[in-house]
Amino acid sequence: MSDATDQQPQTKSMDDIMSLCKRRGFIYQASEIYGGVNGFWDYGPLGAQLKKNLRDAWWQDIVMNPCQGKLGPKGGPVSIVPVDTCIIQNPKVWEASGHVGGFNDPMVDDKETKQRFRADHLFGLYVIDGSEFTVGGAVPDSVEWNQLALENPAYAGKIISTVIAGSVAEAIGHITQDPKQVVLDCELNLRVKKATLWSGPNTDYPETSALLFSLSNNQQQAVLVLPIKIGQVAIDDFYPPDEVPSPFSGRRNTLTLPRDFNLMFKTYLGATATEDDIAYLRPETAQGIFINFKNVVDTTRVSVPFGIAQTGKAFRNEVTPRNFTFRSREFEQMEIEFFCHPEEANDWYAFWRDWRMQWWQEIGLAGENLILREHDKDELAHYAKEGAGTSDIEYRFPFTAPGFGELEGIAHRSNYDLSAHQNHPESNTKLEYLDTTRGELAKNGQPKGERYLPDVIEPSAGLDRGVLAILCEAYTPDPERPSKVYMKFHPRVAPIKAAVFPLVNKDGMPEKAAELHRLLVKRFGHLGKIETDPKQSIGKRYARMDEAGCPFCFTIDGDTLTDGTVTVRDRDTAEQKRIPFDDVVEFVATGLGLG
RNA sequence: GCGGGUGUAGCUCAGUGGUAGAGCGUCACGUUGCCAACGUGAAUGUCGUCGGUUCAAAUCCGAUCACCCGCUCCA
Repeated sequence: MSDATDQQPQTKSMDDIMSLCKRRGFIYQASEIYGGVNGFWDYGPLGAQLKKNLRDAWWQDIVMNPCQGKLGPKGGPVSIVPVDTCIIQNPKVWEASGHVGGFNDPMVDDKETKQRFRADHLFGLYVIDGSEFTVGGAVPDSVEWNQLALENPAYAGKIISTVIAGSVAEAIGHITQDPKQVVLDCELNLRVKKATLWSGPNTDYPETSALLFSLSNNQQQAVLVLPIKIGQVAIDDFYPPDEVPSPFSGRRNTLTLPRDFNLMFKTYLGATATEDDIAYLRPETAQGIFINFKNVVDTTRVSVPFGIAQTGKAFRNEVTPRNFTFRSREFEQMEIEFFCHPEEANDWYAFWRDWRMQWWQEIGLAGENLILREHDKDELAHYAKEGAGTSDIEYRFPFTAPGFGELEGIAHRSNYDLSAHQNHPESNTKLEYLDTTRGELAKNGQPKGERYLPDVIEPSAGLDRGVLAILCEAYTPDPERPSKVYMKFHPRVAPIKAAVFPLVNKDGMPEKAAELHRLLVKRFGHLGKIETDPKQSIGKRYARMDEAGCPFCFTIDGDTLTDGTVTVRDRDTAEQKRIPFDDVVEFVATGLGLG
């Protein structure tokens, strides 16, 4: 989530939206009659159709008619093929992808300050020995070797302070910008006054980079210069617990041992359920694409650049499921892995970023609540390539306002995943692509071909988050109308496409309504529900359709039987006009954008 | 995981120890010519769950579950 750049308030109430979702059958709490289960939600009849319509729209515009015919950066058509891969895969897939090692993030709590952080984000400052430090480079004359390390051997090699950062480089950056956050020994109150990165012999290996600290010791008023090595705190260093000082207070004995938060869902293959049978529910659909890259290349007539697309469920044991369906433990993704030559990757990245933004706008998130945000450099994931970056398409949900929450991430993954699978000792499969359009020309004038691992641009969207954003965007309070609210769905995703009502349930009107209903179902039934309802007052039926977000209601009345016209009532304006009965099908087709 | 809040009919909520309630919605019948109309009637609850105190618990106490808000987290 990111901060708002403009402060337009989001006035819709999430409680009201959730209430309508329950009342009208969009979303129910999962396992509700048993008290629910944290982080899981079920879709009711309208919600299931809405979700299907959004998934179908994506499939249509990605797989069936990629980018609605928009040409790629080099002017050629965009090529995409689909796959549908398993939720359970060989556990080695998740070793290679880094999820088994990296996704199960051990967490540490500071019992005193109640702060929590990832254990692998904790970086320790170690006092090092001068002889080690001088290898390959001269130490400036001004350096007075620190008595702390040399006179107190107990400190040498130990962690004397900690900071939280994503990498050594980031930790050094934090410290040099704000040296005061470093407390070298809380009992002696040795605060750092100035910190500079010493251009030591090993700057190519940041984990052995050293910092020069100027200390301000209140008692002695002396300035010491202290060489410090910075490196990730190993899990073993947390035991005994007094080894590692808190990054917040500098005090020891306040941190818990790293605890496994187990973000992967574990299960067992087969009935014996031993440790050897452990498997995982996928935390992302992407790996199913990568491990089938060679299959797709070998068995279909695709050529780079091309994409593989897939929708499907994924599972993450989120630490804190929160915000309705926004962060669920079971969720559905819509992912593209687009493979291209490394030289073209930046162009494709920009192409997908811009087109995906346009797509969400076209589907109904057109307003200021949708933004495209480039990640800052220090946010980039481990696979994100330097210089190419990652973008989020973000929506201002009522619960994130004035900030935004991610709907889709467009990431430049370089060849991280293909390379990981190719290099895993047990895959032993060459995943390099032979591009016969590249390479030197042979004598016959044909290119000799070039072998390479394609770079990957990954537009990865959350289907459930998309549904939630559409629900929030569509929710429109209107005190003027009986329902007090209506759902302003884009007709393309609206779960109910049209409704047919006899004004009263007699005098031939229900028969005529049934006829029109049959016509509309025949023509549009594959796109969504066509509602009909002969009972209750017409106003009540309109109001119900407002809450369901049905864009068009057609009412059969006495005049229909004599002059062959019906009333069409527009959801957004509540205005009514008469059109010929025979024009209704075309009217709906136009309204749904089918021209 | 921490702190705060909430949990009673489909929805919104009242109910401070003594028979489980209201409005709206839903359903049925009648009426009804265009925005939750009108009349009559009906159904709907283990008061989130479990335990304790009490002659008696929706109400007091404890635990637990779920949701909301703020932290934290979200390769």
